[in-house]
Amino acid sequence: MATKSAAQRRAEAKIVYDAFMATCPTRQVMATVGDKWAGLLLNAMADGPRRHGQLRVTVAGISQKMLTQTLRTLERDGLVVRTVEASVPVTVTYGLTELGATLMPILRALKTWSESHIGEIMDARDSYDGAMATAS
Amino acid sequence: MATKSAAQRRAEAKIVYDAFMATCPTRQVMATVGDKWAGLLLNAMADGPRRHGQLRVTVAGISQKMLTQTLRTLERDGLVVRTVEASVPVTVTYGLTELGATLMPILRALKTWSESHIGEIMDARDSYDGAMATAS
DNA sequence: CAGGATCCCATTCGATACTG
DNA sequence: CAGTATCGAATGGGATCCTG
Repeated sequence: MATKSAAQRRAEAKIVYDAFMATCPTRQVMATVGDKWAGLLLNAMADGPRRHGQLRVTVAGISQKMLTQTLRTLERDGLVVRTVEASVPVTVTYGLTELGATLMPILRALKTWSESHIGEIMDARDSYDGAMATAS
Repeated sequence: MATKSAAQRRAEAKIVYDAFMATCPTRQVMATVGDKWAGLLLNAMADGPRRHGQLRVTVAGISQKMLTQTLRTLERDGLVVRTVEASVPVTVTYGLTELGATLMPILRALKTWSESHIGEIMDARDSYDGAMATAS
């Protein structure tokens, strides 16, 4: 019995957490929007639909895999639409949906906040790191 | 030479990405705020300072390690203050800084958006998943 | 009670190669 | 050009034990 309690504890904790996740809209959205690349991609599409290749260039550093994967997630959540034009070769564009567009003001607000407070954050980091070094 | 290009490519890509990260305030902030637990913790402290133990209970599912680790990150970024009261046993409280407080309206906006649009997202997911299943 | 240190598993992400 | 599949490295995060 004692040998099982560890695994069980873990399983139960996960259930509690999952239940919380399921009932917490904010965490759901954060999980998508706070993703490493999602924000960048949404921002890159803010001014209109973009093509796969364009996004790859615009969002410097993203791998092809993560580009596709992130776009799929955003599409699944209804924030982005994928449009296929039957040409040769086939052309695919990604753009914001109505829902995605309503999210942009918040992202922009976050961006604005970030730009106006990044200095304070950097200072805080420096003094924090400095205090650590001095504490010896 | 050819054998080195792979590693070099990677190194260069990372440099480009790091340079971008260093110059993109939004990503810096997102990296902190979009963290798995940071948002929950900030929210838990919104109504006033809380103690370590309290936070651990309030934010269901967080491990002791991640609690401490996340608090350290938030403290380093100057969003949270750690206050030690010299009592026996020692009492430690965490609260928002002025800077942290200015971020809350945005988090609240995100929370509000999430709560009012989570239904659409869920619907989008269902229809997306449904389309996948039907596509066979 | 607060939290540092360690071990270890699960997930993430990138590089590469291949299909339509 | 757009996208899929696979493998390996890196990271995140949890359980446990231990200290002030």
